[in-house]
Amino acid sequence: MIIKRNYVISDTQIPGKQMPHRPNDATSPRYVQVADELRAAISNGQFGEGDQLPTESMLCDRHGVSRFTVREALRRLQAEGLIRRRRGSGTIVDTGGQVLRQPLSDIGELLQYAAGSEFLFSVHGIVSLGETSAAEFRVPSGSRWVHLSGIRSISPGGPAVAVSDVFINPVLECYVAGLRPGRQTLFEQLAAAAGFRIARVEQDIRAVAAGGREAAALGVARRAPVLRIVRVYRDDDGRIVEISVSSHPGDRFTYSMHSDQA
Amino acid sequence: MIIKRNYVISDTQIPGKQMPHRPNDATSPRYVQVADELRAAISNGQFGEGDQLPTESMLCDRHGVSRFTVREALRRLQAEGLIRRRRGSGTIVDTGGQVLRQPLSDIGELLQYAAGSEFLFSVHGIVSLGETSAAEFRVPSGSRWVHLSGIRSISPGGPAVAVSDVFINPVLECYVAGLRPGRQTLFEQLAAAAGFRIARVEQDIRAVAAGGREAAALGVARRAPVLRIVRVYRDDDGRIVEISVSSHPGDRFTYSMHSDQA
DNA sequence: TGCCGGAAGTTGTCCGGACATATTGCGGAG
DNA sequence: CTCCGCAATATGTCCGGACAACTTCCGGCA
Repeated sequence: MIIKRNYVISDTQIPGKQMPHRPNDATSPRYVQVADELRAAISNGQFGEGDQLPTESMLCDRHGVSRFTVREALRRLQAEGLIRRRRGSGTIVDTGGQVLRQPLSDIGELLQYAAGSEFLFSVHGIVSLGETSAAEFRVPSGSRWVHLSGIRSISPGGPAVAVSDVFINPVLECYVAGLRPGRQTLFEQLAAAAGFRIARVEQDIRAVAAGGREAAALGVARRAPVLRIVRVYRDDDGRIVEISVSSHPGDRFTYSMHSDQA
Repeated sequence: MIIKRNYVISDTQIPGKQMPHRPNDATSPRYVQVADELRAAISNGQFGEGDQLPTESMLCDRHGVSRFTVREALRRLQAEGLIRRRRGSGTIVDTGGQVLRQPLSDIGELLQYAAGSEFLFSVHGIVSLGETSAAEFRVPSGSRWVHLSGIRSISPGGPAVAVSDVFINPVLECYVAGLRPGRQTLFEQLAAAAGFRIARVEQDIRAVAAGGREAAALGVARRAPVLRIVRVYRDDDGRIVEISVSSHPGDRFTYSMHSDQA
C-alpha cells in the first residue's frame, strides 16, 4: 500500500535531495512561506523603509533553503512592490508608502483591498443579459446569470466606497444561498464552497457619469464622475465564474497600482 | 588586457556549462529571446486561440536551452496574459481577445499602448509644484520640474484620446530639448538619451469632472467624466524621473488589465 | 589630493537533475 | 458497458553548482 505524503523521511540523507527544514504539513510551497516571513518582518518594522534586506545567500542559510527558493520568494515581494533589487548592489525595502493607498495589481492585493471593507448585498434571482451588457462583458448575448447587487463601505453603515452589481454563473446557483456579507469576497467564498480556483481576473476601468440609482446610493450628485470597474473572474479552464460591476465615487476613491521592470 | 564579452568559447566543452545555441551578440537574455519567438508564433497564427503549446521539454529540445530558460520565457507570456497553464495538463494559448483593447499591466504593455498613438507636446519651462499637486504626486512641496503639456491621439489630427501634463526632473533638463513628438514615449527617450533605466512605474487612477481646458481639448462637455491617470516613473535608485498626468474622455477610453494566479 | 584598477560582494542568467502533484487516457475487472 | 486504478505525461517545486555582470570599496599610483 502506498501512502501519499509531501516528503518521505529516509535514513540516509542523499546530498542534493529536497529535505524540508521542518516537516511541511502545510501545503503551501516553501517559497511562499519564506515570502510570508519576510513580508511580516517588513510589516512589523524589523526591516524599515530603505533598509537593505539580507543577501540571498544569507537568506538561504537562515531559512535552510536553496537560492532558487529564496529568489522565488523575493520575486513575489518585488511583484507586490515591497522591495527593489539591483544587480551588484542588493535588495532594498521600498514600499513607496503603500499601506495608505489601495494597491490592486494582483489577486492577493485584491483580497487585501476587500479585507479592508464590508460588502452588503441582496440576491435578485436569475436574469438574462441584453446585447449591450453582453458585449461589454464579452459573454454570449442572452446568457443567464444569478444577479446580486450590493454596497461596499469601509465601516458598516459608513459612507459607501462602491455600489456593485454582481452576476454569477448559474451552475453555481446552489452555492449562492450560502454567500455571506462581510469582508470576504464573493469569488473567494464561491471558490471555497464549490472547490475550484480563480485563475485569472480581467478588469476594465472607465469614467462614467453617475446614474440616478448610483448617485443616491453613493451620496453624490447625479451625473457626478464615478469610476466604473468591470471585473471578470475565470477558473482554470477559462470559464467565467463571476462578473462584477462596481461604481466608485470619483472624489473618494483612487485605484493605485505599480509595475516593476525585471 | 581583458576583453569583456558575454560568453567565452573554449576548446573543451564542459558538460553542464552554459553554451549558447548561437553566439549571443545581442545583450538580451535567452529566455527573452525564446519568449519573443513564442509570442511571434502566437501573433502570426502559428498557434491559435485554444491551441496547446509544445510541452516544456519539447521547447527545451527545439530551442536548445534548459527547462529553467523555457519556464522563465513561459512565465513572461503568462504575465502578459497570452497563455494559461495547468499542472498535468499543459500550456494553452488564451489571449482573451486582447489585441482589441488597450492592455496596460506592465511597462512593456505600456509601450505597446504608446506605440498605437501619437503624442504632440510643447515645453513650458520650469515650474514649482504647489502643495496640492505635490501631495498628490507624493513629492516635496515646492520642488522644481520641467513642465510640458500635450495631446495624444490615435491618428495625427484625429480625435484626442488624452490630454497630458508632464513634469520632468530638472537634472534631465539638458535632454528635454532633444525630445521628439511621435509614437515613442517620453520616458523611453529620456532613458535612452541620459543612459538610465525605468525600474518602476506607479499609477493612480481616478474619475474626475473635466475642467474647461480639458473639455475643450478633448471635445467633450464641461464637467463630463474623464479618467485621470497619474504615472510616476522611477529609476533604479527610486528617484523620480518623470510624472505624467493624463486625462482620458470617459466615452472613448477604457483601461484594461488582467491578473493571473500562479 | 585625485584617479584608476582590481578585489570582494551581490544579483542575474543558465544548466542538469530529482521528485511532487495534477491530468488524461487506457486497459482490466466487474 | 461502466467504473476503478494504474501508467504515461505535463507542469510545479526544489536542489546544487557555475559563470556573468554590476556595485562598492579600498589601496596603489601619479
